[in-house]
Amino acid sequence: MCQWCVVLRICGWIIRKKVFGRIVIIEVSGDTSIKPHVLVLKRDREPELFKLGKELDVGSAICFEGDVSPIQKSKRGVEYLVRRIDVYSTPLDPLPVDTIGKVPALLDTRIKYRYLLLRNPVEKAVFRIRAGIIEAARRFFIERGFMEVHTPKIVAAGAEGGATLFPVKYFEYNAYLSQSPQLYKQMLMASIPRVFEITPYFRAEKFNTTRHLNESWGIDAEQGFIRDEEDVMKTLEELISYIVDYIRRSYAEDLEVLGVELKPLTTPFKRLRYDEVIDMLSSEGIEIPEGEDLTDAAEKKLGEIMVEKGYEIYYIVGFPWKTTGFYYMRKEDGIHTGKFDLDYKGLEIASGGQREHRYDKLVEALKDKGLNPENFKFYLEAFKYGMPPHGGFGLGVERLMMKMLGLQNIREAIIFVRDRTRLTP
RNA sequence: GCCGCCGUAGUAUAGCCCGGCCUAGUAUGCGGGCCUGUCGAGCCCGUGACCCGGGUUCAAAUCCCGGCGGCGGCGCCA
Repeated sequence: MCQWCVVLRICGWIIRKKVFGRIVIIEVSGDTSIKPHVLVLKRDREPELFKLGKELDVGSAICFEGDVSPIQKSKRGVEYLVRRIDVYSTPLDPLPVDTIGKVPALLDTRIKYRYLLLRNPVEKAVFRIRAGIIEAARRFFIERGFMEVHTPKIVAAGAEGGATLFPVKYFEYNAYLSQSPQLYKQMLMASIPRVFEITPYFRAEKFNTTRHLNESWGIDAEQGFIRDEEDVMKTLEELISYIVDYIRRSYAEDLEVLGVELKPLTTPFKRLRYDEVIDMLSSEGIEIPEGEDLTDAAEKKLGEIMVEKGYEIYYIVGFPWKTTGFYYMRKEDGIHTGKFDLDYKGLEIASGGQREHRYDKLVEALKDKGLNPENFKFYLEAFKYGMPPHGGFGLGVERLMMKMLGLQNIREAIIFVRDRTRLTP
């Protein structure tokens, strides 16, 4: 054999096997490469391995040692001359799903067996890109002087309403799973001018739609000493175009196997005023009641109009106070706020804005929203000692993925799904 | 919380509307044979399913009722 070659040891799972009389061809997938490793075992050249390979089942977990073969006939991946195969585990039953993508599986089945389907490099591509998005976001923030923080996921009552929170028992206290790091990252504005967090959101809404999860992930940021929400919007649009660029550059092969043509995004993104949006929708026959938030149908319609005009991604700014959380800063007219949404192809993927940083105004805002300031004492306290003007945003990871990759269901964007009825796997 | 659609081998589906031609078809998988470097290999043989319970009927995969499960729409989603 090729005695000067470097012997490689490669591990993974057999995803396909073909036997032809004197030759066995085995495809192994395991590491992050898109193409499988192709093991060619010949009866006349390596009789022992040939015999072993013939009996190995698809799905087995193996490692092999060998060299890249001088003969490369396979159209699927790199061929190896194999010297040794270690078999660690063979399937007890044939695999319940097809891991090479020949036979389709329904969404429910796909979710149940995702951990197996991911042996297919094509299936893996979506989640490799997900990892790439997170990686890009981290790089972006670090380059810009944001510090990564971790805020509690078990929180006390009163983070607004409570009906949409999951209750948890916390010794003798009532606690909830965090819906958003919102209040905590704001509190940090008292000492760290730029923070970000990559975090799960837990939401107890009983929805069953293609764009909602009960456990989803967000990329959250907050920055202090801003002039107004425009500073935050600038950060967000730069983040998103950075992510898109990064994925286009570093995950081109994954995009290709998914058949996705990801267009670069140019900044700044288009800004639409809320009032302007209401008028646009009205002329399309969709009436939004005075001062109400946009419905999903309205967002979708707006998305169509905007895509037609050449804007895939755009901000909606100046939401009326009536539609927003208590913590958004009110404009001088007393009606509009510094809250914005970011919509990508008709889906809200992020929202944020300038927050109210003045203690008195914040207490007033809580009362205005019918909330008891007593319940927000720990939060309000942080506004007493030199809180700078600040703002931030939360960006939904799965929603961003849906629009970047053209996924039809948000459940395709997360490996293990938590939705209305799914608690396992 | 309200509404709609769906539930057939391991997987994906046909059949259901219009009950009997269903001993439930097809693809893929799995077992075997032929072929022997395939490229979603090919050909042949075998294997395996009507979600559960009740009802209507001479006869139910098919019609009706209930349950369970899935998918989606609305509400809701700071």
